[in-house]
Order: sequence, then structure tokens, then C-alpha cells
Amino acid sequence: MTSAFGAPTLVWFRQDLRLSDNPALRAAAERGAPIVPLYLLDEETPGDWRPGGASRWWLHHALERLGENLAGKGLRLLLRRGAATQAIPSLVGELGAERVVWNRCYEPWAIRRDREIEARLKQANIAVESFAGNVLHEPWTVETGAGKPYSVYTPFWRAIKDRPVEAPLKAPGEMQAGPQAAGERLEDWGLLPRSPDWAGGLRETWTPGEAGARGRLGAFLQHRVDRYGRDRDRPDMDGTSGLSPHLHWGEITARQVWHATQRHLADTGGSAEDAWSFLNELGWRDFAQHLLYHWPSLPDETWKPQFRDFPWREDARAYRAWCRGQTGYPIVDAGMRQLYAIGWMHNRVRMIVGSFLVKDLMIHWREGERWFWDTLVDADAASNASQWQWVAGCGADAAPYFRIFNPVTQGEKFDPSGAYVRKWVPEIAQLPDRFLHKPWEAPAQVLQRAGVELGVTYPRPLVDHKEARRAALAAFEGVKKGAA
DNA sequence: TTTTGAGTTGTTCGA
DNA sequence: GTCGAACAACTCAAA
Repeated sequence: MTSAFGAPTLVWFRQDLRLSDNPALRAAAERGAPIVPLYLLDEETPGDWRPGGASRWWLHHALERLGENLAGKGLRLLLRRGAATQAIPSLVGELGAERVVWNRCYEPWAIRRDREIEARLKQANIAVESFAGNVLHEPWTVETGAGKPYSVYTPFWRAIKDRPVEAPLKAPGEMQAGPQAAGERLEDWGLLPRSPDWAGGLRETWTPGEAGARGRLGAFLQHRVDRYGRDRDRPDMDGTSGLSPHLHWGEITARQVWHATQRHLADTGGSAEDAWSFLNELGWRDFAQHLLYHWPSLPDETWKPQFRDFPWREDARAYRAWCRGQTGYPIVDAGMRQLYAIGWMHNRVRMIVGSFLVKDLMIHWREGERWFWDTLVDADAASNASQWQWVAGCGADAAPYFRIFNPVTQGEKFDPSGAYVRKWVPEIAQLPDRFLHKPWEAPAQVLQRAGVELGVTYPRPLVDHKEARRAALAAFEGVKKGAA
């Protein structure tokens, strides 16, 4: 089965669905041996952390694009399904491959899996090479003066911000194809939603794939990065990069984004402050990977032990109202509906809805984490877990427990004209600005003129924020005493 | 070892 | 309307 050019190399694609700046692919291409590119739908990933609905939609399209891009270089993407620890070694045998390469992932289940596969392959005398994954700096290369991992962001950032970032690699040219093996058809994986097809908003919003990622980065650098510091907090404006899902799936790398931003700054003399506040967000992304690598229980367990006894409430009705954007707090509902419609929510609003779930409703942060996992196209174990723990106040580098977002104040401050709420909560769009973020305070006449009937066309507030805040503070007080 | 300064994203209250 | 202080104490990171 081996070609005249020798035994093939298996290039295993995972969260690196791109050709450019792909160290594993690059290394395989440079060896000159024939290449078999593979994507494996891994059935060994723990059930809670298999791609959710929105992620599956993204993955489908990302694989289509990757397949086309590889075809352009003479390769055919092989699709398989199965338990990776079995499937990879057995495919290697089937192909007569003598080498397997991949780019690293940092989720605990991925690390376990990769170690096991590496051990099996090496036992069979197969060469295995792994390369840096999609981060600026790998998690173990950043440590405190005492040789320990960081658990506070600011010193972590100080430690990396001036460190050189590896220059991105070019995509390989034409490559030598390895032997054909029987693969599956993407359509048969059922990654796309049917009956109902809820992906309309996703299709209108996103362009999965390497070209889509590059396009987004280009537009961001051209139009938005120079105002990033101001606009990034405004859900009513198009002020963020929108790169998160592309970064998660590795259609673009943090290294590419880092260097492109630096180049933009050097070439255009744009605002350094704004550019650096964007680069700082890449720092946060690395920090989340760093935390997950060093504290692998982060997605499942409350990081600060004293919070394990926090009196979380079971309230299926309130949880459902939150998920569906029916809490009666317009900014919260707008965010949750945006999420459901397009698979993404503005970062500022993520904090507001998170604080509301955890502190106003006192529902466990893991419930929020789970919903986000299923509905976000950028669902990423590290970022998702660290942000939920942050907002709940129980994580590494947590928000102080008394930092409880007021959904009315936040709405008025960051969506001052109400454009965001009006877009996503159209049934109250006719309300005047001064009542838009607090419809329950509007006089009956104003409500009537706007065609709003509270409790009928739009819900009354699920809880009274002032009261809920008091209750949350009291509960946090209890956790503190419990620890003492 | 001890000390010191500091810590993403907020709110409320009272002057 | 605007401003500063209080909210709590703890732990991290570095000197």
C-alpha cells in the first residue's frame, strides 16, 4: 500500500482546521513523504464535553472548507468516526503509515487520549510528533518566579506581553497524497440540525473556514481595532473582532492574530492603546488554557473549595426562562436570544447574563456553562469554564463576591440608545428609551402606547434585583463563615 | 522568610 | 448629576 515515495505520514486534524501556520502539516510536508490528512469524530470525548449543537454546525462547515483547501493542494481529507485510542492506531496499520503528527490540545481529556495514543504507536515503532497548539505560549512555558503556574491574570500578562511570539508558518504548497482509505461522508455525521433547522441565524452571521477567519481579521484591523478600547464594551455596536469561533477551531491562530495586529500597528501608526487592549484579550485566552492545563478539574469543579457548599438553588422554571430569554430583564433577554439565534453573545452581555444566573437566580454556574457549551459556536472548554467560575466568584482570579451586575444599570450604560435590546427583544421596541431597560417602571399609559402588556406580551421580572442581590450577598456571607 | 503592593469587566450610598 | 468611599478579607507574586 505504500507508494514509491515511502510510507505515508498521517496528519491528524483536531482543533487546527487550517493549512497556514499549521506546524504539524508543515512538518509533514517538509519531510516529503506522502500525506494522509484525517479528521476523526472522536467518540471517546467525555459526554459532557463533546461538541454541542452550535459547535457541530460550525464543525460541519469548517470540515467542508478544510477538505476543499486540502484538495487544492492535492490531498483528500479522510473522515472517520470512532474511539480515537483505537481508531488512530488501527488506521495507521491500515495505511502502512510510519509517522503520525498533530498539533496539541490542552483539554485534560485530549491530553490523556493523546498520551495513550502516543504510547501505543511508539510501541508499534511508529514515529509520533506533536507540535504547539493554538496559543501564544504553551501553558507550561509560563511560570512564576517560584516555578509555579499563575493563578492571577495581571502577573501572567506581565510575564508574556513582551515575550516574542513564534512567527506564523506559511501554508505548504502542493503535497504528495498517500494511499486512499475508505472514509465516511460528512453528510452522514448529522452535524447539521434538521427538523427543525435552527441554523438560519448562524448561516447569516458566520463564515466558517480559514478564508472566513482571515476575512474577519482583515476587516477588524481595518475598521475596528483602532477604536477597540471604547467600542468593545458596546453590544449595540460592531466593535469586537468576532474571531472567537475561528480561534477555537484553529482556522486562524493566536500567533497569526498577534503578528497581524502588531504589523497593523507598526504600518498604520494606529492607536497603540487600543491595539494592546485587543492583544490583552489574546492574553486572556492563553490564561484560560493555562488554568485548564494546570487545574484540569476547572470545567467540573468549583475552584475555590469553600464555594462547594454554596446554597445553589434548583429552579428548573427560572433556568428555562433564562435560557429562552424570558427573564423580564431586557438586557438579559436580549443576550440570551442573541445567543440562541446566532450562536454567539457579546462579551459584555455574557457577564451580565452570567451574573444574573449565578447571583440573582442563585443557579449553579455549571448550568450556565452547560447551556453555553451547547449554544455557542465558540464553545471552548478553557474559556467557558474560567469565565463562568470568574463570574460566579469561585474561580482562580475571581470577581469579588460583592460584584453583582445590575441589569438595568448595565443596560443603560452599554446599550444607551437601546438598539441592542430593540433588535433582540422586538416586542418592547416601541417603549421610550427611559423605560426600555426597566419596562415594569413604565406607567400603564406608556406601556399601552407601546403595545406592551407585562406578563402577557413580555414577562414581568423573574426576580426583584434589589431583593435578589441582598439574598446573594447573604449567601456569600454564609460561605465565608462556613470556611472559617 | 517576611513584607509589600496589588488584584478585568461593579454597585450603592452619602456628601 | 457627580464624586469618592465602602464593600472584605485574602492570596498571590515578587522583592
